[in-house]
Amino acid sequence: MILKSQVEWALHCCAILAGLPEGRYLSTKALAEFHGLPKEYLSKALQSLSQAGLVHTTLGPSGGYRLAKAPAELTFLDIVEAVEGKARTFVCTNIRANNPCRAPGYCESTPCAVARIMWEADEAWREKLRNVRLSDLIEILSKEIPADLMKRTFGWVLERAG
Amino acid sequence: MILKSQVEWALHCCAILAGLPEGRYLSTKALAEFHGLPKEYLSKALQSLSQAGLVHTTLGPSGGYRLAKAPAELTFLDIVEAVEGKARTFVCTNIRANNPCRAPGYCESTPCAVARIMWEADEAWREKLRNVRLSDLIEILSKEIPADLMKRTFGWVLERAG
DNA sequence: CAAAATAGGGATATTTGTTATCCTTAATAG
DNA sequence: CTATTAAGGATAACAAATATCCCTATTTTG
Repeated sequence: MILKSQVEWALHCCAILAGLPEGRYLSTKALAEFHGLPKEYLSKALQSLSQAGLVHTTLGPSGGYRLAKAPAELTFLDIVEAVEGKARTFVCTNIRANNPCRAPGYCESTPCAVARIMWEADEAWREKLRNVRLSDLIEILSKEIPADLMKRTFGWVLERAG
Repeated sequence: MILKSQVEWALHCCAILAGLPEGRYLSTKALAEFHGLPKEYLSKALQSLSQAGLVHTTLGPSGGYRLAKAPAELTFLDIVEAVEGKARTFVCTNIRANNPCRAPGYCESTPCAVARIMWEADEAWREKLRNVRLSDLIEILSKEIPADLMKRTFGWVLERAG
């Protein structure tokens, strides 16, 4: 059970977009080049972010992506779910219904207890991601990344931002 | 990102094995028939439980599986990890290293901040599963399942237990 | 001792999901 | 008008999950 690589890509792209000045856009091409990713396929991840309303886009030269909300209003869960989907990791196929001893018309009222427990763990995972904002990541990165690398990166992005 | 169906199967099989009297064994054939599952493939899940030391096996007619520990000593995490593996859901491919602005020999000391956050969510999921014991599930089921169905099921299993 | 049933495990399909590429269309800036 | 962009459909390559088959060693039972 492994998350799509697009989840990693989307998170890093959002971190870059968070550093973009108001009103500027960054293209798929620039984001792909920066991260060393296949442009066409990265585009699918960015489309997912767009469909989820997390980023705003414009067409044409100087077009691309910018965040649709402030980094403090964007959670990790928003980004992860936009790309990976909102489905639970545990799928209950209700195999208890195959019990040969159950009465013919027996119909279970509550979801399977096994599923309920597994879904609680899923929810704990989501809750953790819901409580991390993109702004939290930016704050961590600004402390960890050397100032000169930060500055050069910022310059690299601005050169390509439309 | 969906867990293997074998995880569901293993959890339900352990619940059945938990009701087995001391020293008795239940075969793959019986477990597969009870749950309506493909015998050969279910066998792979049970082999995983065996390799993880969660169940004990014997060969020959009247052979099969029993729990290797008391239900109170078996957690959901034990069972899930035995079948699904212990790998994290988020795989960090360190795409930050592709940043064209970074110094040639620049080597990051700490794991990527994005990965650290995602791994914390993974750990929250594990922690939740670690805190649910198989005995907790049995307790819930004993309350939810009608007494007559429980009795018939118990009889069905005992008829086939070696 | 012989026969039947079992777990274990290797080999191999089959199916599904992920990853990736290509191409067309509509919009937009210069 | 031209170049560039996002969006999205079609399709291919690849990997993982699901499933089946078959052989072996072991053990109970008759």
